[in-house]
Amino acid sequence: MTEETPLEHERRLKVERIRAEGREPYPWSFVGRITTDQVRARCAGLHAGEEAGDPPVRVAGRIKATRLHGKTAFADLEDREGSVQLLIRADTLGEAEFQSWMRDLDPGDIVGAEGFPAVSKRGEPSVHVRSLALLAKAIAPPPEKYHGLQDVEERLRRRYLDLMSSPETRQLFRARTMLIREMRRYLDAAQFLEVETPILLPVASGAAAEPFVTRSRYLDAELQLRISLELPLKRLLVGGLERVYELGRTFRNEDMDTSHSPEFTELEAYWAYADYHDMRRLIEGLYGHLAERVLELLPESPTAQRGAQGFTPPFATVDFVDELERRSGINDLLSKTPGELRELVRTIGSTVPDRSPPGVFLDKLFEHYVEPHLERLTFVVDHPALTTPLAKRHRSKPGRVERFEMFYRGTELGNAYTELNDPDEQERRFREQLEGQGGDTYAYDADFVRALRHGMPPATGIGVGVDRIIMGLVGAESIKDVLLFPQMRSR
RNA sequence: GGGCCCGUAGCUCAGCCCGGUAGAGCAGGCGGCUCUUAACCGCAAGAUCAGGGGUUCGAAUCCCCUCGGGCCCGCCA
Repeated sequence: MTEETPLEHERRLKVERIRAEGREPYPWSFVGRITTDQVRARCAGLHAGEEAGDPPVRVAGRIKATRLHGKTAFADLEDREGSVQLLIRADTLGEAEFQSWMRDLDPGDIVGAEGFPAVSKRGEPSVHVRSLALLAKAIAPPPEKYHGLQDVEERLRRRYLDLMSSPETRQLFRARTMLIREMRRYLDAAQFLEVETPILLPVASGAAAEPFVTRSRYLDAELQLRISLELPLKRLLVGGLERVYELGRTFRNEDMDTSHSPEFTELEAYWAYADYHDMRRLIEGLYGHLAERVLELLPESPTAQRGAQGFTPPFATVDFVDELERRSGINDLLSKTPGELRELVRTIGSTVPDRSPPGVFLDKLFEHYVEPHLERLTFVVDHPALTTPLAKRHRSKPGRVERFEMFYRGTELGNAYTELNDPDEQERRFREQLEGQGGDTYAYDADFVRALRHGMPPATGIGVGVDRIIMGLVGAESIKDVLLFPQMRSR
């Protein structure tokens, strides 16, 4: 129990007073309300000082500010659609009730009001209140009415305060939801089936990452939280579902920074009888679509304008090996031995466990020489086979796989390939991963190999970091800015 | 893990450099005002200065440690 501040004490006294007057400070409902934008619409035809007649309107929301002016008072009431002014007069409400309300009403209180649409003498759309109802008394005060909540830490830890004081924050999270809904609609329209696969697994696989570990009492066994959606979804292709996607939370037990959250939302889609060229067309269509939507959702945000531009096709394309060789000045990368690659990684000051799978060295070099330069949205294509154990070998470039990764402003947004469906090849690649012992590897999934033996149609698949897509579209600088309740150290 | 920056009243900030015992605005209290909109005017109140230790006659201020946050780097896809 936290200690009561003097301010909270005053407000508790008000609650007691309200109860003593026989009123309920936390009633059950307020029926028949319309939203503040509808009230404003009702005020549209009125001149300053004019008031509409019957029927009265009912509005409900949070009190943002009060301006007491003797026997007239004004209060700004905010709901999900905006705000409207309440015009409260002693002669309309009754002297005693007016005095009682003026004594007990505070910013932050949730109230319902009934009255007539009116425009004040100064031209402000208002509700001329004939009765007021307290719907929830606020004991603790809202953030400062003009500056809002500025402290970054408080905004993240106590998102409710950020939301109640910042229309921009509310708009941003509304936009996030609408954009994710748009992703679903786009894939649904393309005949993809949304599915749900397990979050708790005996062994998390499908990516190289440290999993969170938990325990099942019933099974008396350790379980891991998924680190990717890939392998269950491909099993569904084996089962004949042909076009599937999942949009859900994925977990990686690693550090947090401006582009990594330990739990993040991932979208993965798998498409039978199509290859990575088809997937690229699909994803470009989706991005173009999202770019249009974000402009409608956040028309006043300059960062969203920039985001929309960034996500509008056409996009740049670079070949993984060509670009790495060009940027680094290193030739014949694919003919280097693992030892030589390790030395090259050392020269750039990156410390990777010596016995990592050799693909890790190539990734490191790419991260160092190329990624920081990928400002505009860029497709990086045809990676070395060593880096990618779940993709199919390239049909014409030896030593490569059919893969593309997307980068925007220096961070990876997503990753797609023509899927490997040869069960024996898959088994071999898993084993190669196991030979590298330092660092993370793709966990061997024997049942997945067994599934492939039953025949998976040729297919393409993609995984994208949804939070990062949202960041890019709205122009957020940190992943925490697009997560309602980001992970924080407890204090 | 390393570097830099930040933490003062419920909220927004000043004071820190150059040590002298904390100052304002909002919100809240009391009083005034029948058209205000960051309403206004007057009065009074509100602070273990993130926590701990040190230096000093004296620490919000200087030094060290710890906690929390931000940014950069490293690590990690």
